[in-house]
Amino acid sequence: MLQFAVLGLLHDAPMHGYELRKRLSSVLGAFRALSYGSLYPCLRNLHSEGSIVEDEPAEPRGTRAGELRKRGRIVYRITAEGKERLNELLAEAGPSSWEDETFGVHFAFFGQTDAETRLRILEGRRIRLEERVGGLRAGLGRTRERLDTYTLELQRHGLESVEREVRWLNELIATERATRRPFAALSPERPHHDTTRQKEAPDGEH
Amino acid sequence: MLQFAVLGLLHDAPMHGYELRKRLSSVLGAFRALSYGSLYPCLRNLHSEGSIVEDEPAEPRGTRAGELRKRGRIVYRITAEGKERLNELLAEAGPSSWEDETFGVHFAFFGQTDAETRLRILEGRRIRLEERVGGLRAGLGRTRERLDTYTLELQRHGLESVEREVRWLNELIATERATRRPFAALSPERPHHDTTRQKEAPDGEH
DNA sequence: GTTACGACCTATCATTTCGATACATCAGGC
DNA sequence: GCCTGATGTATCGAAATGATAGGTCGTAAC
Repeated sequence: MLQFAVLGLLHDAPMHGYELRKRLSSVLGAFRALSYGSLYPCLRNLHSEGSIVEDEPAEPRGTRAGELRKRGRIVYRITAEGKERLNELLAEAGPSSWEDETFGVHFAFFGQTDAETRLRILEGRRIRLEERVGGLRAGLGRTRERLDTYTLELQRHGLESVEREVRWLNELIATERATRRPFAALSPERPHHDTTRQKEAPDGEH
Repeated sequence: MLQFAVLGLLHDAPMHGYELRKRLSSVLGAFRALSYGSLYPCLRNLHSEGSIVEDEPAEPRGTRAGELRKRGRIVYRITAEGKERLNELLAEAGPSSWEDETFGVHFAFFGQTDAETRLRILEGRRIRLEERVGGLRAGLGRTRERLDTYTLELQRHGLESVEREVRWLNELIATERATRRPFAALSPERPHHDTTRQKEAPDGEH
């Protein structure tokens, strides 16, 4: 869901549409596109349902006197209702959360969720991908001789990509479990995968 | 383009919609979805523009006498116009050919193109991805400290995926160049592009 | 100074695509 | 006999896309 991403970004700082787009396509990288044709309608919806409001930043540096700007940047800020809505979206870790498009967004805002949800999503995603690996491997075995080189190479590469992502998920899950363990004096430093999680110490609000 | 994929598959053998979908999502694996909502309209378009025709397979085994089937499978076959159209699509290796969605389809049907086109598409794709790598790396360097662990990890993983695909492309390009070399007594027979299109083993089963 | 240019930023719209669903046939299990 | 799941064709509302238009601002060339 796109609302999710917008609320998640707006939770960190007020922003206008153009910047939202830049951040999002930077954060999600190759995962997701996000065109203006979906962003601005989404902002309109969120605004009309009260999850975000416009945010007039005093005198934004350069506005002469009472000079009213005709159509400048429109900075949005998240409201209390918006935070509530965001928490709903963060909490729901249904089967749709581990689909290709959705997972990236969920993951990008893992810092705002609790460890239970994180683990549930990571494991759901892993299962999803392992199913896919199974399907691909079966298909490869079945049709190996009947396909030309390029099709075969495409399938091989696709399979390898998915397997790699499974391995990535496994590392993440291991880390997640390790940092959740209450006992274990095993963590003065682990060579493995850093995990300097300052970020989650205070929480307090979010 | 979806027409491309349909024509490409139909060029190998006549098929009905359901099978087209299965093949395509098997061939393109995780790359592309292809829902019925786009497949059937596409078949209709191709049919009405004369690129494909229905293919009545005699008495398809199980039809009692004159028993007219209400709505069975509809097998399509590519026509001469369709092959022409397919060749146009195969030849055009414009900047759109190395976009994420399109590249997979093009690659899957590399066997039906010439070596020049293959190389042009592969190299275009590589350039495209290298640009992306540059952008991601720049973004990572710029924001390394300001991001939380998960966002960082997401970007890192995304970058690694793209870099891996660039390496894959490099191998393919190298192979392609090596097999294209005109000297080199390594080609008593050309493995290249066959064209014995007998539509081997006339279906038999679906 | 003023003009031009490129960046920043909001916005819309026709076309395409998805996801879900309806409906129908058929094979096999129990 | 009945039920379930695979096979198949087809459509529809709801979304997203890609292209594009248009407005503002800083700045550098002339």
